[in-house]
Amino acid sequence: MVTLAEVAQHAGVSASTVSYVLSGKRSISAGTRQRVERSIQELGYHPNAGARALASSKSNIIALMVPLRTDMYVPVMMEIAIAVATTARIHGYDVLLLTGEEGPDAVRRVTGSGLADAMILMDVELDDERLPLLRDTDQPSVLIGLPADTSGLTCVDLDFGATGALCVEHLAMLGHREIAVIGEAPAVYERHTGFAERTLDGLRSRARELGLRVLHRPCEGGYDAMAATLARIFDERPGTTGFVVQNESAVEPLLALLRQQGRAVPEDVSVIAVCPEQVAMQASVRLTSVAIPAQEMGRRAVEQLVAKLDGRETDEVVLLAPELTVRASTGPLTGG
Amino acid sequence: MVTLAEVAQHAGVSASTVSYVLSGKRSISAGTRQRVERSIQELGYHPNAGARALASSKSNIIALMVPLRTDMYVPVMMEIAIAVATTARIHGYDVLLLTGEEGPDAVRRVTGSGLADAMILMDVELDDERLPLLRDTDQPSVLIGLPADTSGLTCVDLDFGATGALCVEHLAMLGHREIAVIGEAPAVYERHTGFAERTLDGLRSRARELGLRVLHRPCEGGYDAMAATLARIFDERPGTTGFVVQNESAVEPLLALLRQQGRAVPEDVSVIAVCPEQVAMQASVRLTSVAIPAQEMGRRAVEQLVAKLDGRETDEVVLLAPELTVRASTGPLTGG
DNA sequence: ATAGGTTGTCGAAGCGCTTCGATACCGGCC
DNA sequence: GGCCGGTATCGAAGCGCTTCGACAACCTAT
Repeated sequence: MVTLAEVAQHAGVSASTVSYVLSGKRSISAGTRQRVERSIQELGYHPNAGARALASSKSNIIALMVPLRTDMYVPVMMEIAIAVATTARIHGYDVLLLTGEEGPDAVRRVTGSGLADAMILMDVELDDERLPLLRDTDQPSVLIGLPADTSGLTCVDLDFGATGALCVEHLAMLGHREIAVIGEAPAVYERHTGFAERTLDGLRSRARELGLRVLHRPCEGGYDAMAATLARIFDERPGTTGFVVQNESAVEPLLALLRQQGRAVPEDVSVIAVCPEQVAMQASVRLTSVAIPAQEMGRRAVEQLVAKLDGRETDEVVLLAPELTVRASTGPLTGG
Repeated sequence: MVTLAEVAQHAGVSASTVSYVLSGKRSISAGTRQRVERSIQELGYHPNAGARALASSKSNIIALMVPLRTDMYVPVMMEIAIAVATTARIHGYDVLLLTGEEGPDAVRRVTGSGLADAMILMDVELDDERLPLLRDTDQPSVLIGLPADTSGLTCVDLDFGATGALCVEHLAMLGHREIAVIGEAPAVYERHTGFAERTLDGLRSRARELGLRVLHRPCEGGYDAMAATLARIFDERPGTTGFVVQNESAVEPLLALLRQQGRAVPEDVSVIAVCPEQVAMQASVRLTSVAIPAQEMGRRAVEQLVAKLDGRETDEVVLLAPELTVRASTGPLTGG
C-alpha cells in the first residue's frame, strides 16, 4: 500500500506539501503540483481512509438508516437509498447502510465512534425514539419523513397533506361527490409513521370545503383483503364513484375487482393512486396518480445534510410539492 | 469525545490494558476487567473508528455494490441488501453502500483506501469488468450471481439451472407436454447477467429428457407487452398448457389476460412463477412458485466473506437449491 | 536600500488506537 | 533458595494523515 510519504519522496517534496496538493488548503506552485500529481498517478496512491479520519476528525461518510421491516413499499426505499448513495458520492461522501434493527443504539454507536459525519433517517415515526438522541448530539442529521415535533430537526418529505387535497380536488372537478380512500394496512397507521394520516387529513379537510363525502378504509395488500374491503365500501356507500388508493399492493386487486363487477374505469368510477410513477404506468389501466418522488427525496436529504456539514443555513423542513398526473383511470362523472 | 486514555485514567490502568480488555487478546484479571468495563460504561466510551482502522489496518466494514439500474426486481435487491447489513452486524461489520455507477473505479477506491475490508458484488455480469480487479487485489470478495469464469472467486447464487429443471418436472408430472417460458425483458438477456439464461438452459435440457416442447419468449413487464407476447405464443403453439414466468411484472398481466380469454387457472393452463414468496402469495391466484431466496443469499454471502476474513476455507461457489412450493396455479392436465 | 507583505515549502506534533517487548509478581519445584 | 513458567500489566513505538507555526525567497512600496 502506497503512503503519502512515499509519494512525497518520489516527487521530491515533503509530506505536508503532498497533503496540501490533495486538499488545496494552501497555495502550491504549478510546478510542484504537477510533479506531485504525476507521482500520485504513477504510484497509484489512494489516501488511507482511517488515517484521514483520525487526523481530520472527518470520515466523509454519511450513515443511512433504513427500516428493517419490508411491509411498506420497498422499491421506494430502495430508490431513495440509491439516490442518497449517488448524490452523496457527488459531494465526496460514502454511505454507510444501517438497518433499523439496532434502533437508537445505532445512533449512539455511529455518533460515538465517529464512523460517520452525519446521518439520514428513513421511516421516521411521529414520536420516534431516536429523535432525542439526534437532538442531543451535535452530529448533523436529516429525516426523510415528518415526526410530530420537528423543532431542531431538518426533515424532507413529500407534502402528503397537499397530496390528499390534490386528489380530492381532481375528483371534485370531475364531478364526483362520494369518494373512498383505500389506505395502507392498519399496521401502518398503528405505527404512526404519519404520512398516511397526513394524506387523510389533507384529503378530508379539502373534501369538507368542497362538499364531498369521504369514506376511509385501511387495507392490507392482496386480492382477498381488497375484495372484502371493497364489498364493505359499496355496502356502506353504494354511491361511491371515486377512489384514492394509497397502498400499491391494493391497486391491481382493486382494478381487477372493479372490472369483475362490471364497473368501468374511468366511465363508472375513477381511481387515483398515490404511488411511484412506475406502478402507475405498469398497472392494467394507466393510472392517474400523485407520484412519490423517491429519488428527489433522497437527493434533497443529502443536499440538506451537505449544506449543514458545510455550515450553511438550511431549511428546517422541506416539503416537496405533490404533482398529479392525469392518465386513463379518472374521468368526468357521467350521471348515474 | 471520550478516548481510550481517559478510560484508562478513570480506571487507574494503562491505555494498553484497556485495549486488551476490549479486544480480549491478552488475559486480564477479573478485577481489572470489571473496573475497566465500569469506567467504559460510566464515561460512555466508544472506540474511535478511524484510529482503530489506522492502528489495526482493519476497518470492520464490508462494501456492498448494488446495481444502479432499477429495471430488475428491486425488492429482491433490497432484501438482499438488508440481509447483508443485518448479518454483517452480527459478525461485527458495518456495510458501505456503493452503487454500480462508479463501476470498477469503486473497487479501486475502496481497495486502495482501506475503507472496507472486503466487498460483496451484486448483479454480476457473465464477463464483468470488475472481476480482473477483484482477482488482482488481495481483498476478499464474494459475488452474488455467477460470472462465466468463477476461478479464484467466491460466488453465491440460487441454482437457476436446477430451478428451470424443477419447473419442468412439476409441469411434466402434471401431464403438460407443451410449455411456454415468459422470460425477463430482452435487455436482461442482452446484459448477460446469466441467471435468465441459466434458468432457460436447465429448463430446456430437462424438458428434452422428459419429452416436453418448450417455447421461450422474453417479455417486458406490463399489460401491453404481455398481451402481445401471449398472443404470439398461442398463435405459434395453440396447445400450450403450461407457463413458467420469470419476470415478476409479467405475472399479474398474464393471469389477467388468461382470465380474460376464458382460460381457467389451473384447470386449463398451469402457471409457475420464479419470484419472491411475497409476489407468489399476493397474486390474484396463489402461485405455485420457486422462491428467490433473497435473504438467504445475502446472509450466505456475508458468511462466506467473514469466513474468508477469518482465514477459514470457503467454498468457491455456493449454489442454493431451489424449492418449489405448490399452490393454486398449477394442476393436472384434464384432457383437452 | 529597507521594512513589510506574499507565496511556497518544510518539520514536527498529534489524532486515538493496537501491539510488541519488557517487567513484575506469584506459586511451585528440584 | 534460586530458578522456572505463567499471568497480569505497563510503556513506547508507530499506523498514515492533517495542520500549525516557522521560514526562506521573492516582490513591492517607500
